[in-house]
Amino acid sequence: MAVTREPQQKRAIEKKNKIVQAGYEMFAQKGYYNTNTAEIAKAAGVSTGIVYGYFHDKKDILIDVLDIYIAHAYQPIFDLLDSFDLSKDMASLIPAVLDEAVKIHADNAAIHEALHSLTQHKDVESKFMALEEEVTRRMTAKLEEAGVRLAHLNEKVHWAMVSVQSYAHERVFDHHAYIDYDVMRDIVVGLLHNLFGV
Amino acid sequence: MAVTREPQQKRAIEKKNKIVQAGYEMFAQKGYYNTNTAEIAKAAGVSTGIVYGYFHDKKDILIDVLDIYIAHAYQPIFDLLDSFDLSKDMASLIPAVLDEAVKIHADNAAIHEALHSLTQHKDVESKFMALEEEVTRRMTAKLEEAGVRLAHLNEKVHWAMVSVQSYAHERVFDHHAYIDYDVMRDIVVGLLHNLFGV
Amino acid sequence: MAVTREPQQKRAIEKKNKIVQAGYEMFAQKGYYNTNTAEIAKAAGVSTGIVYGYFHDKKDILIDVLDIYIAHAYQPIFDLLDSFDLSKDMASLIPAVLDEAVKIHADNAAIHEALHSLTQHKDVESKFMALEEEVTRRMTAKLEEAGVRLAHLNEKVHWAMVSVQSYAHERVFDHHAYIDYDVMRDIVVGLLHNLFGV
Amino acid sequence: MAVTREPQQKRAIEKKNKIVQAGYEMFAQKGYYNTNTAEIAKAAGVSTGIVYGYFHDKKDILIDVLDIYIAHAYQPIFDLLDSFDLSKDMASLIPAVLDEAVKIHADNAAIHEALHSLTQHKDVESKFMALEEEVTRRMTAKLEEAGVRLAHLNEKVHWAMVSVQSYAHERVFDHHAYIDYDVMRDIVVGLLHNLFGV
DNA sequence: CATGAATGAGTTTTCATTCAT
DNA sequence: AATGAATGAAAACTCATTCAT
Repeated sequence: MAVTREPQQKRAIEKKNKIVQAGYEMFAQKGYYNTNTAEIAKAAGVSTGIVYGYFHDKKDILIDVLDIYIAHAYQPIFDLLDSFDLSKDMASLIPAVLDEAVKIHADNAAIHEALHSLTQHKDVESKFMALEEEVTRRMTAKLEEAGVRLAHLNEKVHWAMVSVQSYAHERVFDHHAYIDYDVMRDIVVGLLHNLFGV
Repeated sequence: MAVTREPQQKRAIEKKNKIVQAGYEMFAQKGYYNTNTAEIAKAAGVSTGIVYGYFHDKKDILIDVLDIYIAHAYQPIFDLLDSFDLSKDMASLIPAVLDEAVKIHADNAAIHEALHSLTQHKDVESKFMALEEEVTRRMTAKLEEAGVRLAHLNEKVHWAMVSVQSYAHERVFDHHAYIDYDVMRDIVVGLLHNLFGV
Repeated sequence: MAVTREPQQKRAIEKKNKIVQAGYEMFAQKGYYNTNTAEIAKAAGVSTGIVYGYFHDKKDILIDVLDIYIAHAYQPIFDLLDSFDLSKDMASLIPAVLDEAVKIHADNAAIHEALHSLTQHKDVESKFMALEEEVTRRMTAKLEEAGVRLAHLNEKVHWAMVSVQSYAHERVFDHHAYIDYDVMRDIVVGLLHNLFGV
Repeated sequence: MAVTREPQQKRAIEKKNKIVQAGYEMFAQKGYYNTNTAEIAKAAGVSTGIVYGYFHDKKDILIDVLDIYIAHAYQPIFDLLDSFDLSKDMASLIPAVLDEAVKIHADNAAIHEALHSLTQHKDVESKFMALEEEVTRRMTAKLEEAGVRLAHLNEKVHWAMVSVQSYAHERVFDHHAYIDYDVMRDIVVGLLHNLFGV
């Protein structure tokens, strides 16, 4: 049975990263099922064999791609939350998060779709679930810290998060001719302000 | 090259329907890429060969499954809209739609995921886009017919639709321990009432 | 998951037989591990794919090859036992069996080696074990039927069987220059006659 | 091409021995074809690369394993023969050899099978052939030295050796419910005593 | 029209052997 | 000498699609 190397050396880590990066790009371009390991290897500039030195199987690459995606996609939101001074300017948090989410979504659109399409795989689904919980938890803590005392804060924050994701998704993917997306942005901001009584 | 017959005979139509139905069930269970044509044929009680008498290729089955899904999932919403007497009771429309959406989603959850995961295929994406436009268009017409005169009605209705979908999805799929989904429902209803000034 | 066809039609049975036969020949020639499924398919004049229509995996071919071998190799011994009239001429049974065993062994030498080398696989081992029991059982029954009443008949018969196998193997495989195999035959016959008091 | 060094240094010899020992154990456990060189290296506590500093290829390890096995398995028999005083007690030699063979077989059962399964390789086959000749030769010499004068002594001794091997194999590997192996031992001893007129 | 056996290119995965360090 | 990462050819197995009956 193949033993997956957990690379200690810098070179090896870099190579593993190259494979994950290549997987990231290929999955984003063509989806998980339309990408084969040979393509990933080629895109990473390595042999097919070594892929199995770093990853147990193809799904294992997916998991690492997912982790990278999560880091890419959610860290900026976490950073924004951490750095935001709610005491001064609570009202501008929501549009800031919204705009940041759109930016992130635009940068990660393809892979986002590719990964979300795999929630039938329990590994993938649970990562996304955990992530949503983390976002809600952090946001709730931030608000409570800022003195916000609202009934059902968890549910409100969670819904705000869902709204932000939905909005970003719509804005990046759908281009309905009859929609003015800047108007939609204002509508969403208005609703969320209403939600938090800002 | 196989010539796809557009079957005139009742028997043939029934057979085609059985295949689509089988595809529907298998895709819902295991996803498009993890279902093979032999399985579909077997589930439909037909030979593998005849599948290609009715469909050009595997993707072609998917398209028909998608159409069925759309009929299943959206017709009830359309019917609700058509039958609703807005002049009498505008406030109850939103919770009615919300609850109907959850019901539909619960019935079609697996296939919904399976199909949404395929929006990388242009065929699939454009069908979903068209559908959203249709919902927004009908809803907007309904509201205007009932005398609603709101700025940016299209955007508001579209966002309402997105919210309904998101809510249904959350309710059916995610089971975060820290969320009371009845509370979330009331929050969403409140926001949408606010949106339409009800 | 692939479903192994259990062929009903004559043509299919013939094809399955061709594959097993090809497996038989290839395993005999080059051993199990040095034969790949593509080679078997080619030798059988079929595609690689259809092999997996008839067999679950490569090991599954081996099992069928084993069954054929057993039929080839043991049926003549069983037939000999069944037809032999012990009441008339008990002494000649042993040399008859010995000579028959050598003939069979010569005909099946390569595959015999190839198969015996796989007794680490439980499937293979248990088939051989069962077969030995069958031989001992039949032989013992035959002797008792002929009025032989010896202490420890089972052990004696079993040992006789082992001796026959060993002798046949030596005769067919080993060609030690210092051994006169006809002399060795007489020695073995003598011992076995002694064993059964003939 | 790798140049196989014949290591002069003690350390190198020890390392080579460790590899062979690891090969011995792995082959015994899982067979030659189911053991890969990385496993052997790991079990030996060396790098995969250095294996090819000591051995030309994987088969080369097998040859050395075979030599070790032979030393383990046959030296005790040779020692027994050398030390046995035939003039005093000829009758007890046979059971002594038999019991020793069983003991050896029990200790080396797995590797014995693993190696015997490779007699398709000419290297392996010829080693086993040579070994059998050596055993027969030594035994015959011993007997002649003790004044035994029997017709066809070579064939008798060879057959005795075969019998001993078969008995040990049966006793160690096969566990037929209907066989009492102590009874079988007595039967074999009886036959061999008969063979040599003891 | 219908069957289901057959095809064969394509996919994942393994592993003996080499090579840069 | 030693390491262990890297190679890439080869193996097992899958499956959309075709075709003989």
